[in-house]
Amino acid sequence: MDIEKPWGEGDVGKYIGINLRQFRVNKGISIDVLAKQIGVSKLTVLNIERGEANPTLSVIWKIANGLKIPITALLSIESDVSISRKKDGMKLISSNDVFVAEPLFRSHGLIELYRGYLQPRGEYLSEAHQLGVMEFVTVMSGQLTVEVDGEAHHLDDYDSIRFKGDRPHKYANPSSSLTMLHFVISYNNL
Amino acid sequence: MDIEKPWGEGDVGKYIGINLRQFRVNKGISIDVLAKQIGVSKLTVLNIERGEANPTLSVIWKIANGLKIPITALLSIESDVSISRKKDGMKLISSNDVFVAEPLFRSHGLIELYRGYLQPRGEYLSEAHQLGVMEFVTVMSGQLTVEVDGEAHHLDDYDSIRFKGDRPHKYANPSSSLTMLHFVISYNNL
DNA sequence: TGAATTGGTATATTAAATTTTACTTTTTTC
DNA sequence: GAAAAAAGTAAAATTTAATATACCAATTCA
Repeated sequence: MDIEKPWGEGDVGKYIGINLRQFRVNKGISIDVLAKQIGVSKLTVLNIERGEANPTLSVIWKIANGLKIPITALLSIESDVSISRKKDGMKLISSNDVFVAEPLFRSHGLIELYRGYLQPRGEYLSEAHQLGVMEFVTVMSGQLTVEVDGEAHHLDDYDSIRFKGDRPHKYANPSSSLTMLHFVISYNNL
Repeated sequence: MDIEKPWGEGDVGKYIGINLRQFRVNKGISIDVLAKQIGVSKLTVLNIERGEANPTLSVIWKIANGLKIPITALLSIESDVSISRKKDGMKLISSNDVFVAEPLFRSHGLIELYRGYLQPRGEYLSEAHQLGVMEFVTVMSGQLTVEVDGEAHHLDDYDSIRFKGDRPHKYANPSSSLTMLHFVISYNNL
């Protein structure tokens, strides 16, 4: 009795299954126990774990809630270890771009990391990002002024700021030396 | 004709509704158009937006897919702007802890940011975190050696590393000066 | 003002998720 | 190797998500 999979390549159903099983086995409890614990039928859990199901939001919530994990933790995939090194002797000094951001990691479209360089006295205006984006900026060295919602915030080295990225915001380097930044863009937030 | 809400306080259904409407209105398209575009009935979209629905995973996927947003972006909430400053003249030097991590931001349990200090010649062994955790470490200043899965990786300043946090890993500062680190812990990944 | 669009309501129908029960097979454990 | 627990199968019953259609009120717009 094959089941129609309404979704395309992504196969969310398959992943939620893999993830759920991983979490459950990790906790060392059986399907039956989990099912009773969270108040759904054993068969439902079984089918979900096998990727042969199309669970309702309420069921998904019950599972996430019962396992005490964020609901979103059931819906993704990811890989292993990777390193991103600062390209030594980069075109930093050569570049006449005021602002440069080089991508470090991209994690399944949910989170992105960048390394940023802002020239002395440089300014950069960022358009509003997609709705639901949260931005985390950390000053690795130098100084930074962030202007968002009409307010300016000054940061020294090792300071961090967080703000909703779905509005225009401006970065400025008020100092006379290069500012090195660290960006985290998170797409999960609303 | 009131509808039973199977979930508790969390009210995921309400949030997915708010979020969906936000995305849709933001795109400037009507319910009917969206519905046809993604291949679900108008009434379904309407009910979801009003929080009076219990959509199936396939429908949730269709919506996220149709709007070209990560499926998880439909299921959360978040707030505004906040800054975390390095406490000047901290107990860094005074502290005889080899490793100190101070929390910067916590974003709805999905992502956490830390600032870390690792003393010269210091070593710190981190237990395996919860399953599905991805860790991003950036060297803001100094040097760092990360050992994960039996392999050691050496990082200089401004280098970054990413690895699955669900296994034990060791941080070491091979240099004779303080190492300043930046941690991102992401819980969405698997 | 009048037509068209949009959000929302009402109802009946269809498709399918979830439950229940019982039974089989595999794996674990003593 | 027998007992017990866990995973998986089968089928029928129940519940409910999703669709389809028509209709209403408010808003937009030409």
